[in-house]
Amino acid sequence: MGRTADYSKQSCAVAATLEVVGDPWTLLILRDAFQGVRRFEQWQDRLGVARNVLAARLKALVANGVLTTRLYSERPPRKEYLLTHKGKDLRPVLLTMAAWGDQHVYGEGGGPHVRIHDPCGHEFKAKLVCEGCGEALTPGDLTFEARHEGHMPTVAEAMAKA
Amino acid sequence: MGRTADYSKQSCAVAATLEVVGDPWTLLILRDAFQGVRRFEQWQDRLGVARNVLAARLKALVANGVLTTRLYSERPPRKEYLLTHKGKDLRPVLLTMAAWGDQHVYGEGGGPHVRIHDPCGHEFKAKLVCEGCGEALTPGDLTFEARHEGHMPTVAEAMAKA
DNA sequence: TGGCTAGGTTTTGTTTTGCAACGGACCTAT
DNA sequence: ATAGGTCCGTTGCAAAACAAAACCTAGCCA
Repeated sequence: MGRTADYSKQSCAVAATLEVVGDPWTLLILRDAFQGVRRFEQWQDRLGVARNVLAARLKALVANGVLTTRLYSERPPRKEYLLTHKGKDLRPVLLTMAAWGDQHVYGEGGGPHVRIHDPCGHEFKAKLVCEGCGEALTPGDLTFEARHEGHMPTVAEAMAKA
Repeated sequence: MGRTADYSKQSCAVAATLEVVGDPWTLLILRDAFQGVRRFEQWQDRLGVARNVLAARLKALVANGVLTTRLYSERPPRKEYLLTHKGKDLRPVLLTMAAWGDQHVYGEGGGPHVRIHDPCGHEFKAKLVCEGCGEALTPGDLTFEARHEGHMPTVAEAMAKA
C-alpha cells in the first residue's frame, strides 16, 4: 500500500493536525506563506520542491481550508493563495517548532534568523502557558482524560493504575 | 533522488526542526512517548506502523538525540527508549498542534481527549506568549531579521559541531 | 511569427513505505 | 526437552508517493 500513515484512526488531536499539515513540505509552504509568499512560482523558487508536489500540496491545503485562492488577474487567469483564519492559527505551531530548532539544533548561537516582537522590541522567544492560570508548563503537570464515552484506555491511564 | 525533502538547504529553524521530526510517523511516536510509551511493541500496537519503519524512526530519533536507549533487561538484552531533555522540549510543539486540532479539526465539541492542567485544575489550553514581555501573540507583531552577516550555517554544519 | 510569463499537468524513473514472513535470543509450562 | 510465547528487530516484495524535466494552456509582447 501507499505511504501515508492512516492518522485518521488515531482519534487524537495531534493525529488530526498531522493529517492536515503532517506532510514533509506542507509546513514549509506555510512558513513561507506567513512570510508573505502567495504565488506558485515564489514557493517553487524558494523551496525547490517539485512542481507536481507543490501543486498537490496547495490543492490539499485549499481543500482543508487552510488556504484560499483569489484571482489577482482575470486575463490571463492567475490566482494567489492566502491564509484563512484556520491557516493563520497555525502560526503558534510554526513558532514553537522554530523555537525548538533554534535551541536544540542550532544551539547557543541561535538560529539563522531572529524574530523581533514588535510590541516590546525584544527577541521573541516562544513560551507556552496555560490560558486559564497563565502559568508556564512544567514537566508532568498535565493529565489526560477521555472526553467521550466510548472509552479508549490510554497508556497514561494504564500506567497510572500500575 | 528519493522522496525526502532536502530541508538542510533551507537554513531555517523550522526546516531544521522538520529535519528531525518532520517524518509522518515521528511526531506520533513522540506523542506516545510523552504518554509513557517506551518499548517497541507498545508503539507497534498503538500506532500500527510497519515494524521496519518504526525501527528506522527510533534509530533516527536516537541518532538525533531526541531519545536514548537504556537496557531494562540484560538477558535477553532488551532496551527501552526514553526521552532526552532535548526530546522533552518537544512537548510544546505537540501541545500546540493538539490545540489546533482540537479547535479546527474537531471544532466546538473539542477533541477526543481533554488535558487537565493539574496546578490549576482546569482544562489546559495552550497559549503562546512572548517570554520577554509576557504578551500574547497578535497577527503581524513579529519582524524577521537575519542573525549572521555573510554566513548562514546549514543544518549539516550545526549538527557537525554537536 | 516567435518568444516570454505564470501556473500548472504529464511522463518517466527512483525511493520509501506497508505488509507479511522470518530470525535470534531468551522465558515458561508441560 | 520440547513446544509455545515474548520481544525486538531484519529481509523481500509490491504499491504508493516522490523527483525531475518535458509538456501544455492561456494570454501578452514586439
